[in-house]
Amino acid sequence: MPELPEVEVTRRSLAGAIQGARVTGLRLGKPLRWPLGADPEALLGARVGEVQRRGKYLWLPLEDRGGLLMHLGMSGSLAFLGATPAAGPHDHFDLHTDRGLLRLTDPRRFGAVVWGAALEVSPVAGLLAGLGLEPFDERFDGAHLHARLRGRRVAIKQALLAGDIVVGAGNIYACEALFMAGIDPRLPAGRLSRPRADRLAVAVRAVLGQALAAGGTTLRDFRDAHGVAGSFQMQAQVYGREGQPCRRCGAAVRRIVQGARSTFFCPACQKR
DNA sequence: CTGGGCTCCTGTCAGC
DNA sequence: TGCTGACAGGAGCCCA
Repeated sequence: MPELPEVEVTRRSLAGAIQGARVTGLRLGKPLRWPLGADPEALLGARVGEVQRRGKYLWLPLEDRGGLLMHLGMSGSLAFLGATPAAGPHDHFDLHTDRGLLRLTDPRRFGAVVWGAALEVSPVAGLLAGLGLEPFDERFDGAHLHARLRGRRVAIKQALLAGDIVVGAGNIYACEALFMAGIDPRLPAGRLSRPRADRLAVAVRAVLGQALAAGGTTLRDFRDAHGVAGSFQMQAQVYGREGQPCRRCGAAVRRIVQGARSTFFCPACQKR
């Protein structure tokens, strides 16, 4: 579910509510992607700092006790709750604080909560190593994109998804950005011209910005930390619209498979 | 270094 | 109604 906009919407909705809270308890459900890597007892009493985001990861600093790196995987969401409802079958991590309960719900359990002494130290540093630029970083532009795509033979869609050039665009937004830029998702990445790289960089930013403004995309169950759903799915141009008319030209939107993921595009608007 | 395939896990939905 | 297979917002890891 969660691509950069959803993770950032989660961060924004959570940060103010939890900052300054003290950890009073911790409950682990079924195993997530990786073990926590810390003794829950050792985190009691720690004060929560300002929640940060890097790519699709969230970093919850625990002053003097390192912090927690969280990832929502494919089906995860975080809720900050005033009360303490009984844990459901998919609630696999609870961080109790004196201001409320931070709960990770994640049916597929591809998500993770990993303790680390600091962002710059293993294992957190290792997980963040190799991530591309943040899309809203001023260094991310057509020149950067073009340079990093040089020599790559994978399809441009897969190069965007890989996240080692620019982070944040997952399956929905990679499709949408390529549509906005008028680029065929099958184009070999290294063959993207410089002018088109400029357009793609702009499109990636624009799509992620629009999604952020819409509160993210709620296909099924995404909610921010206070339970609010996103609405970007209402303005998606191609994602999930196989067979329906392109909103720009009317041609039927196509669905293909790239790297075992669905890609949606308009065969008329998007060129090689 | 690059690319491709596999893997983790559960829920939902279409089709028979 | 029940079963089966495809598919779902991610990304680390291994091997060629």
